[in-house]
Amino acid sequence: MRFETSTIKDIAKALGLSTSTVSRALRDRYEISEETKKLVLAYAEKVNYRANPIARSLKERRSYSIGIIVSEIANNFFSQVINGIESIAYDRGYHVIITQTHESHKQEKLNVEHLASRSIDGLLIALSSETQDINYLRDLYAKGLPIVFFDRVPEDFETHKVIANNFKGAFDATEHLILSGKKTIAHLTNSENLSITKERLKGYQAALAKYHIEFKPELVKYCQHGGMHNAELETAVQELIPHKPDGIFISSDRLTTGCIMALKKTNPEIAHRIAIAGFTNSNLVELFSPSLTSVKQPAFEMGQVATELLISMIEAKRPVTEFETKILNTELVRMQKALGNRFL
Amino acid sequence: MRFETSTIKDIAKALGLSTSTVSRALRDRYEISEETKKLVLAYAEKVNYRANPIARSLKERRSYSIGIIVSEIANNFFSQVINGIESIAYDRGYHVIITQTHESHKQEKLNVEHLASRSIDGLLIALSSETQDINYLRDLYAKGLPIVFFDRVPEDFETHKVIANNFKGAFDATEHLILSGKKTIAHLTNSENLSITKERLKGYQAALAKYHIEFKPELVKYCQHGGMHNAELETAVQELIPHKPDGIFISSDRLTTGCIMALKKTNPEIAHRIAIAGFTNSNLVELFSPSLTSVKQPAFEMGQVATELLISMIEAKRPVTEFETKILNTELVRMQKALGNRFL
DNA sequence: AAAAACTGTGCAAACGTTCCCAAAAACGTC
DNA sequence: GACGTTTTTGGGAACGTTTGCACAGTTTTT
Repeated sequence: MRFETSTIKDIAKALGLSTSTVSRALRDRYEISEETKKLVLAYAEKVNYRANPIARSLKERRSYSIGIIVSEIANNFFSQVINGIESIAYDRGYHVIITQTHESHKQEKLNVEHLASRSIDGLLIALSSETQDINYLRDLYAKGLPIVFFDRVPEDFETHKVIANNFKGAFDATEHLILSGKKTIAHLTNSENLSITKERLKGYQAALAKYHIEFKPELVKYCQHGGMHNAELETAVQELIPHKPDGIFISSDRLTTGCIMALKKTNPEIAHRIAIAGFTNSNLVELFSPSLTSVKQPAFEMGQVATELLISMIEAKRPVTEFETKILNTELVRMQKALGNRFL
Repeated sequence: MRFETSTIKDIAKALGLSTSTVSRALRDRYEISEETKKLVLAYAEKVNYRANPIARSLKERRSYSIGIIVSEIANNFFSQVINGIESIAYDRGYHVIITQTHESHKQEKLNVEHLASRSIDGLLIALSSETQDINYLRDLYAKGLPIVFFDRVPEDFETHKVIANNFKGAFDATEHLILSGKKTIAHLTNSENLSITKERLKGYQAALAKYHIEFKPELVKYCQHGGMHNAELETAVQELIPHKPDGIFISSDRLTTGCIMALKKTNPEIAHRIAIAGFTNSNLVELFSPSLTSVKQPAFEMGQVATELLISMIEAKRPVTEFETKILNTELVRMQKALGNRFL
């Protein structure tokens, strides 16, 4: 049970033309007489002709589709990035295939392979927190698959990248905690593999340094799986508590919400006495209790920029050799001492 | 700059066989000698052969792709449904193309057309809150495109549907409010067009009736755009306040969070005195203040069931004429009188 | 007035598969 | 060893496009 549409052949037959002429009229290519073009266009309109993208793809050896790899779409940061990607992609005639790693390296690799076998024209990827080995990406890239990284980018991979100003975002958040009088500021963060982890750690350290606060490694907890497992988060929080932090700077969306959740669950008595500043693009922060200061990334814009770069690579006539790393500014949204959090 | 892979032809040439033989060996079809099959398979493995899905699609006149239409992916309910869809689809060899309506009928139509022109094999759709006219879907369906509705389904459309037990979910939530002593229970809900709106209204009414509470139409507020615009929500809340509700039953994810947000913004003094029970699949409810009672839908399962039904339609030998409407149970998660909400 | 250049069109091949049909090979039977 | 039957293989068309090339018709150049 398949549904049929009219093809170029049908139009050609109906109009007594050849398929080539019809094709040319439709694509507005080459020199073709105004007259025939109008004729064809009118008839195509009438029968509601839609070019078969599959045939076109086969012929042109490209699919007009872009693969996307994120940790999970149920994460405001990533869903906003995706919205940005789509806003550009659809305009330029591409559709997108979204896949999720759930922070698993294995899944990431599987997804990339799936996408590659679907003959995508290009790939937009934010690495999973588990990922260390990206040789499989290098192989594909070497074979000619355009790749643009965003958010979580590898260090030694020559291609376009789009990231937030993680250093500054982390610095601002930490400084904010310091300026609100916090003395013992912990740092809960993602897997050490990730670029964002490193950059945000540096921003945290720089803020401490600026105010002459000693950096204590025991105040930094890493979550290898990016907080995908509750146990992971709860352990991290448990290990932090004995050091009596009065502030925590958290480095990702998932971790931020997860950490508050864990705090409330395991240490409800102090949950409201620890100030929290964290990276998150959740649009529900205003509802959270305890409330928090958040670092928002320009997610939508990040998606747009990454997509533009990717499409420029896909459509480049000659291999691209000049690459850029775009750095977008974050925004610090200070905690609101709202009614719901009087006792803070 | 395109990247090349080996094709069936290459294999045939290298092995001195015909393409038909290679194809048969690869697809394990027909009768083919064990020997040649092994030979081909081994060689294919060696050169890492991947069948070109585009060529296959062209030949078989199907794309092995499923279109999905939801309001927005940045909504836990829908992102969970999508996860459910993917879990089945990928296993069965389909990939999915996700599109968002942002509750706009125009966008919905645009998306459907886009997907249809991408020659999807089937469509999974939850209608936008604005949608009233679904004739364009009927046309496609009549032409042979399999469609399965989930969550927001039309009344008069003969096909498979998967929904939650909206009546019971609404009844339970409302009853919960009543049993916690609330007397004036308002109902904030979605556009009147939607099936879920009607069913949940009925559940709300039934619960009131059971406890002999008079149903007052002025306590019901509809949001035509499903709460996509803040103004819409704030107006609705403003109109509700004069009736002094001590409880509100809210009928969707977006509205639930939006309503709390609006309450906190415009009427902070009473925000914590109004008990809230609402449909939401947010995994962050535990963080919300004021806290609330939530009705959770089996979103993941809904995605799975819908996909199974859709694939069964796609792969059916003869046109399907027997349709089912699967109804899945919701779960009531009672408000936790947690630390963060002492003053409730 | 013939040669050259340009226009608009059609023919046919190609993209990588699948699959019908027929041919070839292998086997069994008398 | 001739014949029929079964198994295995190859040829080639088809899916719906795009596009290089050729060719006819028209216009320009010399």
